[in-house]
Amino acid sequence: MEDHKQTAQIFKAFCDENRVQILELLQAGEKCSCELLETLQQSQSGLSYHMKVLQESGIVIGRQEGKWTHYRICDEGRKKALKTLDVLLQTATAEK
Amino acid sequence: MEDHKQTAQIFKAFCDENRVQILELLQAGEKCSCELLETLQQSQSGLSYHMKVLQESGIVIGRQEGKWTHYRICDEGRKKALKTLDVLLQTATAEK
DNA sequence: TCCTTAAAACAAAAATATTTGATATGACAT
DNA sequence: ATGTCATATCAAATATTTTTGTTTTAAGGA
Repeated sequence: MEDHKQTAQIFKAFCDENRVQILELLQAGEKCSCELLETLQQSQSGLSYHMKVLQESGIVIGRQEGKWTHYRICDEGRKKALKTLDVLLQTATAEK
Repeated sequence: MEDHKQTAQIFKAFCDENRVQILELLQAGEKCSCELLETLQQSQSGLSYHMKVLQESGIVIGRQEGKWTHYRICDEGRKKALKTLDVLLQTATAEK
């Protein structure tokens, strides 16, 4: 049961349209908050909130550099999410 | 932007622990509501609500048979979700 | 030190999602 | 037709998430 909660937590990252958009922006590579803010119609604190959710889901990592925080998609988290979804949707009759 | 909303909708299926558990139960194959209810601690209408979310995400299909509704993981939805996640988390430097 | 900038933290408001209990619908049996 | 069973729908209550505005923290630079 605790397991289900943890699985759900991973996918919190993807169930909000703002976060989906943020992830798309991060595909190109590391970006800092200010860069993300330029593109998104989000308040500073709103963005900060979504970045926290993304980090708690294990999908994104933040790297501090002086005043800036640079965010990127975390390869471990990415692999874990894909694997978890694959396992969750596995069925007896599933096609590859 | 409409695109992001649609993507988010797919993953609504997985961001709630009850639904994760339901999906696990469906891995074994088709089940009707009453079978699911036996295992889950959910009210009848609560289960019905979650099944609706799962169907709207395209992950589950319901098949009516007399009084019963049988639910199963939909192979198309499964493939689409996996593909969508793979694409969303693709990065320049991502490992396979 | 004082000022500015980037970002996190917080609290309150607003929006959404979930749960619950009651009622409605539709299929079947009597 | 009437009654029962399985499930959907609805409205209200509750809980959780998201947004907004404000304040705090921490890093530089003047």
